[in-house]
Amino acid sequence: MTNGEDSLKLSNQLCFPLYTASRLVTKCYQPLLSKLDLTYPQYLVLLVLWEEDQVRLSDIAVKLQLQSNTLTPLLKRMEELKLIKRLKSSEDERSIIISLTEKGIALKKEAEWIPESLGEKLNLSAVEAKQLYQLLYKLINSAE
Amino acid sequence: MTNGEDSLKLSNQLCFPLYTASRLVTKCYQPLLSKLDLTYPQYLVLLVLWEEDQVRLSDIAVKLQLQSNTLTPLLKRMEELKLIKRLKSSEDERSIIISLTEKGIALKKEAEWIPESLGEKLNLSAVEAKQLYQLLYKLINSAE
DNA sequence: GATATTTGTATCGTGCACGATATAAGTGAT
DNA sequence: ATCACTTATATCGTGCACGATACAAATATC
Repeated sequence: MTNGEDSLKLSNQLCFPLYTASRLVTKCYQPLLSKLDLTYPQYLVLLVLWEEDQVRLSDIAVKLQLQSNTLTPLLKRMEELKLIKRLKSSEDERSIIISLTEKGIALKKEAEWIPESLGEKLNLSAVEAKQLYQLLYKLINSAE
Repeated sequence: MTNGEDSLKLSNQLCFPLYTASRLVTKCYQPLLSKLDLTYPQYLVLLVLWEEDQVRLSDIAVKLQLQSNTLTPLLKRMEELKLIKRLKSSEDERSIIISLTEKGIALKKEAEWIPESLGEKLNLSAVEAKQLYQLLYKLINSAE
C-alpha cells in the first residue's frame, strides 16, 4: 500500500477494516439471531449441520477453522439448548459425532429469511459482494 | 448471491469468509506482536496513539469502533504494561486522556517492520489489497 | 504384544467483544 | 438552585478464540 513512515498509519492497514468489518457484520446478525436464541458461531455450526447432518467435531473444526478448545464448550452449550446431540462414534471412540435434534432441524425453516435480510442491511451490489467474497477466499487460501 | 434453497449454504455466505479472514489475519500478527508482548487490539490502540498522542478514551472508541466496556480493561492492561498513561482531563473530569509513555513511544520503532512482514505473509497483490481495502470500507460505511 | 507415537477431544487460563446497567460529571430548562 | 437529561467511563455477566497442556483411544514400531 505505502512504505516507510506512513506504513504504521491505521488508515493504511488492511488488517483494521477487516477486523472492523467482521465485527460489524456479526453485529448485523445479532438482532436476527437473538430471535432464534443463537449466537453467531452457533449459527455457523448450524449452517454446517444443515448441509450435512452427523458430522464429527473434528470435521466441524476444519470447516469453520476453529479449534477443539473453542468448539467443545460451544457445542456443549448448543446441546444444553437441545439443538444438537453429541455422541461418541462407535467406529472410533475418540471421535464425537454431532447431530441435529428435531429442534435443530426445525430451526432451519426459521432461519431461511436471514441471508436475504442481511443482504439488505449491507449495501453492497451483487457484483461487489462477489468480488469481496473472492478476494477474501484468496486471502484465506493464501495464508495457508 | 443465490436464492432459495441454497441461501443457507456456508459456501454462499459472505459472513463466513469475512469472519475467517479476520481471525486468520489476527493470527498472522500474533507471532510478530508477541515479540513485543502485545495483543492485536492493543496494537490497534498503539497505531492510533502513534499517529496522535493524548487522545480521549471516547475518541479511541470511535476510531476503533470499540465500546468503553471493551476499551477500559484493555487500556488498564496497557497501563500495567507501562505502555500508556490514563489521566483525567482537566477540562472535563468525565474524560480520560490516554497518552504514550516513553516505553510506548519507543515501541513504534520496533513495530515499523510489522506491516511489511505481514504483507509477505498474505499473498495478495497490491491491486488486490487495494480492492479488498476499498470493498471493506464500503461495507463498513454502508452498514453505518 | 509392550512401547512409542499420533490423533481426537477436553481442560485451563487469558484477553477480548458486547449487551445491560451503574455512576458520576456536565448541561439545560424552569 | 433544582431536577431532568445527556455524556464519559466503569462494572458485571456471558460467550467466544486461542495457546498450552492433559488424557485417552487408536495406530505404528519393534
